[in-house]
Amino acid sequence: MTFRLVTWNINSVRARVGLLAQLAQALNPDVICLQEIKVENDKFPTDAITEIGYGHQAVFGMKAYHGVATLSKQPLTKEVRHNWCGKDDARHIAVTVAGNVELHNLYIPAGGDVPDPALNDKFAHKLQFFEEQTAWWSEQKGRSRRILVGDLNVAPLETDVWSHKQLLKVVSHTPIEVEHYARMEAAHGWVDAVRHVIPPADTLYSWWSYRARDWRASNKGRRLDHVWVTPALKGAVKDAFVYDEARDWEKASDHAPVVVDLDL
DNA sequence: ATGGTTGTTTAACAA
Repeated sequence: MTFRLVTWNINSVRARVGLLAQLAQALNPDVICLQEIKVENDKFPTDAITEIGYGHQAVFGMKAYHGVATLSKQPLTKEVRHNWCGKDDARHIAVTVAGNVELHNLYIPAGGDVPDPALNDKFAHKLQFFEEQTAWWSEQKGRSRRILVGDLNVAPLETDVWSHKQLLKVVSHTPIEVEHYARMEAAHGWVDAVRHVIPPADTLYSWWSYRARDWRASNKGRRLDHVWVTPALKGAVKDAFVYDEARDWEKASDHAPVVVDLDL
């Protein structure tokens, strides 16, 4: 069966339950992975999301910042909340979907403005997060069917940013971040499912700043949101796209949903 | 070179 997976940094789930319903209506995904839900667990809009059709919810939230949630039409099992860098800051939740596929939903630290770990604690945290993930994934054995999605806050390719040259010293596209991202990807043999479908030579973005007057006209985007699969699932990937229409919705998130269809 | 916007929570802070 075709399994449709969406990952979306929603930038506050309470501010955009209506847009979540719009997304469900337009794309009818089997599973939706949200980041930056910005709400603690007991204030999560469980009932409203159940009414939209997603009664199975794995939520890892905190007050005001970060937070991830995985929503499903079918039951989710084996929910695990992971903490990294000695913080309890709600950036990673794992579940099992479609019987035997382990799905990891991540929100990697943005990293602040100054791309120097000696001057900026947030950037140091981002690099440490990648290092801990890399070590952990290199030790994970035994399960061939895995998917990792989320706002990884790195645009790795030159075609993942509006100007490679102008963003070399901008957090999200600096060489040290791209190296950390690549090491984490290699640590578990991950395959970039979106670039498996859309050629790496094509420009592709999933985030456009709120600060542009006209985001589509200026088109100064970055591809920060990703879907990775293990090699065993590479052949199952049938389609992938960025649903940039959602960036035009009223009171939109600054991120667009990323969609991947798999034959599971 | 600078400033531009949004959400959460109430003057910043994070993105």
